[in-house]
Amino acid sequence: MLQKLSEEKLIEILEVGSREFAEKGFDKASMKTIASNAGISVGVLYKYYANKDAFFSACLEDSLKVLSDKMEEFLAGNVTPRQRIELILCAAIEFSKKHPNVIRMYHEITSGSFSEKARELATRIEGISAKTYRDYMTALKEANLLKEDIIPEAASFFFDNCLMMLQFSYNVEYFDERRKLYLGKLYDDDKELVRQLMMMLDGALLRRD
Amino acid sequence: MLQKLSEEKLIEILEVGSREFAEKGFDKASMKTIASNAGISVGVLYKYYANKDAFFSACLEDSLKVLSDKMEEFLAGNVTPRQRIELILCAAIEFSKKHPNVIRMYHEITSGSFSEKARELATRIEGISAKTYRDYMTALKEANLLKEDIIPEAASFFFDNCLMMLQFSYNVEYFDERRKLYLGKLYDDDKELVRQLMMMLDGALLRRD
Amino acid sequence: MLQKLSEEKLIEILEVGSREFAEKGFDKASMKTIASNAGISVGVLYKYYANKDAFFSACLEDSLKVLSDKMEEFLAGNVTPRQRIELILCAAIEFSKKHPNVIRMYHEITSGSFSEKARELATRIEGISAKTYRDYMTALKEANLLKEDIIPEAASFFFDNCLMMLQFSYNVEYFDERRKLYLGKLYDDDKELVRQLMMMLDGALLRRD
Amino acid sequence: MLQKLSEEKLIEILEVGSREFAEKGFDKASMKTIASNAGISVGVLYKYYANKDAFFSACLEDSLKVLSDKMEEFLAGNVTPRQRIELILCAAIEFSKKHPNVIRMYHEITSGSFSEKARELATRIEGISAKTYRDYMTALKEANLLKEDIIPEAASFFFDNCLMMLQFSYNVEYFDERRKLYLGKLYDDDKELVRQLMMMLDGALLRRD
DNA sequence: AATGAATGAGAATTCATTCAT
DNA sequence: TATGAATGAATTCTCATTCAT
Repeated sequence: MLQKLSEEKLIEILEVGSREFAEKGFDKASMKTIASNAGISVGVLYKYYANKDAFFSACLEDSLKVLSDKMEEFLAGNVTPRQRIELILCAAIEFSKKHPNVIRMYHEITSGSFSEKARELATRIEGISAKTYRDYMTALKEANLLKEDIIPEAASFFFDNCLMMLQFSYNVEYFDERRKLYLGKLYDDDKELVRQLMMMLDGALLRRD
Repeated sequence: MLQKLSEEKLIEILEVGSREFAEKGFDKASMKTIASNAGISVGVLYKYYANKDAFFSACLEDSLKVLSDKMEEFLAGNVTPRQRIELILCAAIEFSKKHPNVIRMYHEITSGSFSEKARELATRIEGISAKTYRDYMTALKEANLLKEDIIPEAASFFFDNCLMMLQFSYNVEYFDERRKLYLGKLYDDDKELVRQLMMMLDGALLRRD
Repeated sequence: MLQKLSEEKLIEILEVGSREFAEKGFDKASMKTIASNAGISVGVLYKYYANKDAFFSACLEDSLKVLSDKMEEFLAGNVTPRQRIELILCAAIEFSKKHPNVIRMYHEITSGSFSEKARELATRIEGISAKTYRDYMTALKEANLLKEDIIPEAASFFFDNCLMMLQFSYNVEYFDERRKLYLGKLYDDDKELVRQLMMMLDGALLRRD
Repeated sequence: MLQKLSEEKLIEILEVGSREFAEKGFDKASMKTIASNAGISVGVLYKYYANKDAFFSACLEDSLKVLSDKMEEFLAGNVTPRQRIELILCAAIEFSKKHPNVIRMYHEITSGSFSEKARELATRIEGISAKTYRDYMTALKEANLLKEDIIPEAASFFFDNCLMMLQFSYNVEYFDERRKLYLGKLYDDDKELVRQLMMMLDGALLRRD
């Protein structure tokens, strides 16, 4: 494996790439611009990554790693389910604001037709979070905390959908406009939005006390 | 003016275009391929539509029209809120299966930076459904059927997010794989999925009787 | 020969064509625009003229005819050579202002690579004026009015060059700007310009009294 | 920055471009053909020049530079006005034969509607020669060598017109044929033509001794 | 090993010309 | 016969990828 480029440089390249892909989308992103913004030559880019697809996959992997790292945190610690939902909602919004490009990269792969590599990566990460949520919901079920009749699979699907839309709503331009449209004055009031979502998710998922 | 292309041909062209855009995204879609798949020459495409952007907008408008026509049906008739949620969920799934490209076209505009025209179109439709849902939720609120403390804006945002993810889940390749991943055996059981979602949405939105 | 189109219509078509070619040049002129401006369909245009080249030739012929008709007038009447030069100069300027497109059409063929037909036409007309001028100069020579040592061929070449540049200067955008650049305040004073040119041509061509 | 294309190659590209533009005119000239004739790929052409307009401007600039360089020579040295006219006539013919495309390029911009850049370039050069000639004529005037009553502006306009037509006559296909038509046997006798033009310009411009 | 100039396939778009109605 | 919609070759320009230096 080549190792002339320092670890930091490699990270920078991926960051620059992620930013470009997140901002312009795969097709409109330019390899030349990426190289130039990262302070390297296109030649180097192609030394490390076989082609644009492969480079995109690398950027995606980088982004998804940040996302899945966060995931583990989500379910750590010993708190009540109600508290957990609130924590996750807050964390999702916070993460959105801190790593806009990660969410945008994620959104980017949901459209377009990507390479096998990108598909696999995304599926792998998706698999992790799916399992994490399902395990959590299963645990809730076993603790008799999940609503009667709700099966863990449906609950985790539902919950992740809500989170995902929330994150798109904070990062992807189109969804952000949509958020403004729906929420009106609530658009700027994250606290109240979380409170509202909390109540709804609580009512949706948890057994009435 | 002579209209050589029959009404059906014009519709076919929009359908072929929508399919191409839905499958490959705006950038990867090729005007030449679209023309060839529609059995016409590129010249005709450019006779009817000034450029790729304008053609995309036309395809989008066509798709969104189908979508907004459906929207009105959603809220027609006099049924209980619980029945209404179920009706909408079923209709959303049914629509998804019948008009996959419509949903994909909608998804397509959430990524990328589109022309003013496309943006306007989408915003217009979004505005209609936002208002429709908010009005409905406001009506529920006034009838004291909405959950205590939930405000109509948040409720409609939440509800529409759930519907949108549901529709993406049935049409956009990536979300479809994700659905399989989460739901497992429930993937093929629409009936049960609706029942589960129903229960969750009911718990999320409606006042306990 | 087809004869559905009235004589006037045919003339109108050629005029519209000449205007279009004169304004935009051969390549940028559009057959569709010409047809539409003439109030006919492209089909008719192609019924009467095999292709764009042939239609251009027809327009050119039409223009050149106007030019050569004028030519004959130039040399009619019985006046002194000095008066004749002045008459021609004035006529050239007057003609320029009245038939800008004729001059522009003429200029148009001097550039570009035109069809055999167009070439022939132009050469034929050119031949007529060349002969006319040479004959006139020969007559002057024989009357011992032409400057000593000047041969009629050179004199007519010189004289026609001057006239041509004068006409371009009044019609072709580029040469018009150039005229302004050179002449400054004389740009708007045709009378004085003629007087000046007169003196120079007189000195150039005619024997000192 | 690495300059892969050698200085000679760059010059060759401009020459090939000038030839193509000179022969076919701006519209009919093809960037692909130019690239291929210059032995490079289209990509290179677009690497060095933003678009066809810009490339045309570069070719034009190159040509005009040669032209304006020559201009300075025209008026250098201390000779009598009569000798100067003769020198300039000879130089103009010589230049025409040596740099046919330069004159053709110049002629090309007199037709068509060119980019701002091309227009500026041409106007700049035109301005230089206009000033040069006017200054010279003004000097003649002050030295009481210019014909009585002739103003320098008209004289320089007249003189430059004659030179321009002379140069077109040697280079632009159409004008060349015309020259043959007018001059007949004098077509091949540059020496005699110069002598004839000399006499006429002398008579037109200079005070009788 | 790094560079970035060069390549050239491919995309959007135009428009002279044809031909079904 | 007239129409103008349809055709499709040709043009400009882009950009991922290659490879000589």
